Amino acid sequence: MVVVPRQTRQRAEILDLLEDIDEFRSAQQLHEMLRARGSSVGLATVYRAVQSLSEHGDVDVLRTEDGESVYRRCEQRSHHHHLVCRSCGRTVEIEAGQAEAWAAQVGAAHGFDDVDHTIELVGTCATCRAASAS
Amino acid sequence: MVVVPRQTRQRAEILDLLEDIDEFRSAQQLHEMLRARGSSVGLATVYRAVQSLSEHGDVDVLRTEDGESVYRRCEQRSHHHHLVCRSCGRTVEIEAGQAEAWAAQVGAAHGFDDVDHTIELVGTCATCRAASAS
DNA sequence: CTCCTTCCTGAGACTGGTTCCCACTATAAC
DNA sequence: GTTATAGTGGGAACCAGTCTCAGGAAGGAG
Repeated sequence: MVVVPRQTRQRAEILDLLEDIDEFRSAQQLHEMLRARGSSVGLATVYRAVQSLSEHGDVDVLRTEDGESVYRRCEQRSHHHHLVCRSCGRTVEIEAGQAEAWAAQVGAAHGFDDVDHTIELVGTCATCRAASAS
Repeated sequence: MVVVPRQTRQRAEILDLLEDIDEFRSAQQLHEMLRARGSSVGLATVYRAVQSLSEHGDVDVLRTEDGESVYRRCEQRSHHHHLVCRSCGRTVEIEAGQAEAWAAQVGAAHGFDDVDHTIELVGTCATCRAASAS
């Protein structure tokens, strides 16, 4: 009953590109990178692709501080969180079992059900720290 | 050296309104509510006010799922988090010492410094659960 | 109280990310 | 192949939020 998206050249190219990237990127950045690679894909198509991919859990979405959506193909398909370097964008996928247990417990303590959580960490990675310390 | 914003009718009215509200509201909603109250304040002014208030720590800001900023006057002026009902918007201010300790620890484990965290909880409050169960 | 500087206000123009529209094209089932 | 249908793309539309700038109000100095 799950609708499988049709396989098109455009989707393949977008997935290919995502494979090669390790940082969160916006739809517009992806669009530019595709054009730089010489493949022409419409911006609207990039938006549709990342959206459908994120719905299927194939890519993760984050909202930047200025409200832009950024996407990244993650190793873990299961639920996880991110620790992102604010300077270079390097991203570490993290388990948050402890924090999630805490969230569920706090929710229950206040009589809330079906508690969803948003947990994201932003810091400065060791490499960038060293670079800026010079 | 801290610049105190000038005291104007508009700011006073916006603060008054925020006192009467317990849920997170967008700038546009606040603007409408002000007009409904019969006071005329420009939308741009509402944006400027909530922005300056949030910078001073007088109101809290959250980003909704669709990227809208919503504001709320909070009891606690110190750092805290929120547990929001997805149905009625009722909001509980919560302490997250445990989760914050975890965040700092995870960051350190990966060599990240100055780790900021975003932690927000959304659930269904007891009242709304009861209402929808009927 | 008055003057004067400075900041605030507000209507509308503008921006930038994202979605919609719709004619055209490509996929995949038969 | 043929066909039904979903995907594509370019541009228009949308919308939250910001900027512009002329007029107005706050509040310190005198």
